[in-house]
Amino acid sequence: MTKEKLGTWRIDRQLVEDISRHAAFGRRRKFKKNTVLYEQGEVSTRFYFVLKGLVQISIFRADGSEVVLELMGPETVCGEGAAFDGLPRFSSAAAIEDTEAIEFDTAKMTEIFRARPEFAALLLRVTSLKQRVLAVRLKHLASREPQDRIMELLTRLEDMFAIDHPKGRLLVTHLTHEQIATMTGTSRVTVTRTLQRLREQNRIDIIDGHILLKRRRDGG
Amino acid sequence: MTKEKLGTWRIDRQLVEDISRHAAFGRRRKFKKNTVLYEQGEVSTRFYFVLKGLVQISIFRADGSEVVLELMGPETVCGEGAAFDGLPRFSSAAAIEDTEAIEFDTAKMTEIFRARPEFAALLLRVTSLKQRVLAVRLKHLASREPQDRIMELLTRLEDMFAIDHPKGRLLVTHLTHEQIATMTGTSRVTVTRTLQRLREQNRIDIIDGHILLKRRRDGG
DNA sequence: ACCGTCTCGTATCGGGCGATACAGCCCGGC
DNA sequence: GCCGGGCTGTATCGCCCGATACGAGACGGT
Repeated sequence: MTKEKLGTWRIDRQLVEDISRHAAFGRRRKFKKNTVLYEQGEVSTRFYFVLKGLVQISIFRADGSEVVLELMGPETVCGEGAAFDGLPRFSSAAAIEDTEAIEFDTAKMTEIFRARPEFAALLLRVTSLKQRVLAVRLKHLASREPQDRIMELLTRLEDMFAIDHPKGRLLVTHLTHEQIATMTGTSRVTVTRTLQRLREQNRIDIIDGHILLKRRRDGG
Repeated sequence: MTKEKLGTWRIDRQLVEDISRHAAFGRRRKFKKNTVLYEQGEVSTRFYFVLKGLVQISIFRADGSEVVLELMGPETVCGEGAAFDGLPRFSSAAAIEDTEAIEFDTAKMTEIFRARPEFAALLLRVTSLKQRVLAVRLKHLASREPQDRIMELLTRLEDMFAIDHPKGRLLVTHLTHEQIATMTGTSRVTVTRTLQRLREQNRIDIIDGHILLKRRRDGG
């Protein structure tokens, strides 16, 4: 099984092609591992279309603790939220692998939209998809049950990164219990406990360190 | 003190004017109290700019429980998330007061954007603001502490709806403990307990049923 | 005045999560 | 082989939240 690191986000192929077609409106940039694309609190009109590498999006809470929102792999857009509303960044983005991205600037967007109105519609689709994922995450984080919180992450990863397997769907992405904990707002120990419980309930299985979501009998 | 019901969302005056200026691209509609604007799961390309009344946005979980996302009062936009990405609605919207709104349809948006590119930039600002609020809520819901969850709601309401008061900022919006509970993913009893605790900590006060956020000494 | 409804305050109890600690395991380095 | 670090599996304990129940107070209808 590959040790390649993967993100927690993917958009459909058509959308990727459509965005790539407008790459000329931005400029290509490289970010070395452990450098910052943007930082929570700063004001900026730039956003990014990741081509290679891996970018961790996180929010730091007042007490300094970190909530990891996403790991953005190739062919994903990030930073557009704060770039368009003009307010300080609500999240930070750091390259956790050597990364290449196209950097867009919203400053001249109205002009671009006049020439290429379909680019505006495209960006609206991207922000709407993000809004959707945030809303769905919120739905599950509203629950205090660790099982809800963790299963939401797993099913989302299933939608984006799972491959078929005789017994269900195998998550290609590998996350440590620690990472799952910071993404679901629980403790590392609880993640371990909850995954154990899910195994006992026969809902998941662990194969070579990867999580297998078992086929449910109730359709789907 | 007025008993008028208010929402949990507001956008700045300039943005409201800019949207109003494009009202001709939509059509005016009325919704009686307790009717539905749209429902979770349906596919639709319509979104709304509320003029009068109050619309409750909620997500229903698999077990039937309801998470209230927002109460959208006049001069707010709702439904644009699912209207632009074309996927089934992730939330439901119901008028909880007699409501008037302008209904837009995304189907012909690319054409409109060609003629009025600034309208596209406007909508991107609106969706980005929503993304921001969702992300901030997520940051706080990631915590399991009821106090974090509830204070996030209160400070957000402060930003949008508070009036100055000698001792701090008074929230004009009145929410029952039950409503706060469904918006923060806690129980009604815990909301009561937590608000009590916040009073003991001298961070809030209750004046005629309205919450007063006391001025903090640590600046700000 | 009487009642029903809604809301808020508060009590009891059980359960499960977080904090903490420690052991076993894998793997890479030398 | 030996060591060390990162990850996972468990154990113990304290605490606090959710479920549940009940009472007090406000308000409106008749």
